[in-house]
Amino acid sequence: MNTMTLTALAEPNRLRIVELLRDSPYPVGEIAKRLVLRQPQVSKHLRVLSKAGLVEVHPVAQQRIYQLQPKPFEELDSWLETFRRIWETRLDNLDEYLQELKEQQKREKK
Amino acid sequence: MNTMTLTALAEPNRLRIVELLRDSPYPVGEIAKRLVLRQPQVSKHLRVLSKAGLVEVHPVAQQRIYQLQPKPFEELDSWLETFRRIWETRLDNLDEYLQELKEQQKREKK
DNA sequence: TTTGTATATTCCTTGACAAGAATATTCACT
DNA sequence: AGTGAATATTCTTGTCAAGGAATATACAAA
Repeated sequence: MNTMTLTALAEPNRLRIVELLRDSPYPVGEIAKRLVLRQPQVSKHLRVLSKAGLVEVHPVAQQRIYQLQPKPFEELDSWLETFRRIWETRLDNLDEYLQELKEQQKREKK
Repeated sequence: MNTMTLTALAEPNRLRIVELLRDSPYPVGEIAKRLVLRQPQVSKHLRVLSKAGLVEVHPVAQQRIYQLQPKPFEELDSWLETFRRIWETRLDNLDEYLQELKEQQKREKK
């Protein structure tokens, strides 16, 4: 899994931005207004989100409209997939490990 | 979405720990050994993962066996779900927004 | 009860990063 | 060309978190 995606999403205000953009693309000023953030901070956060590939810019006149990009979300999704299988198949993996432990100890005593 | 989960996963070594525990529960020393990390750092990381609900401890003698917990992953999954719908339904939301922009500008000129 | 093993905690230092304030850049419009 | 609007960048400061080293705690076994 790409830690850059997670780092980008882990910051509260960036998460709010991402959740806002889930509704629609927005220009910087609009994001700042709706989330009650200062414009420079929004620009900085968008830079981080851009580098992580989570958003893309579309310049229209002086405005820069930011839009979510699916790829990182899909990657996160398929990473999660590798965990879903675990809950489904072996819910008893703790007991399994304890068994292994006991057997190891037997071997060591020999 | 809970930012604590994301913060916990965003740290590279913690992510490695989580991915190791995906295979099986392990005691602290075993985690340290397999990931070539120092024991105290592993304990600290596990504390963060515990507070986020990502792992649970099972004491066995002097050992403490750590095991993944499904809840945070499921929550992350259902959060991602809210994004999947977007890519499926409106791939053209940028154009939609541009239309809204134009209409707004018309109104302002009146 | 002492010794060894496994793990947790504390203290310290250092690096990263987020916010604030100020300034720079870009573009449209007159 | 000059002005205003939208956005980006820079600099500074404070905070937080990760690693290293040392130490504390818990338990087992002799």
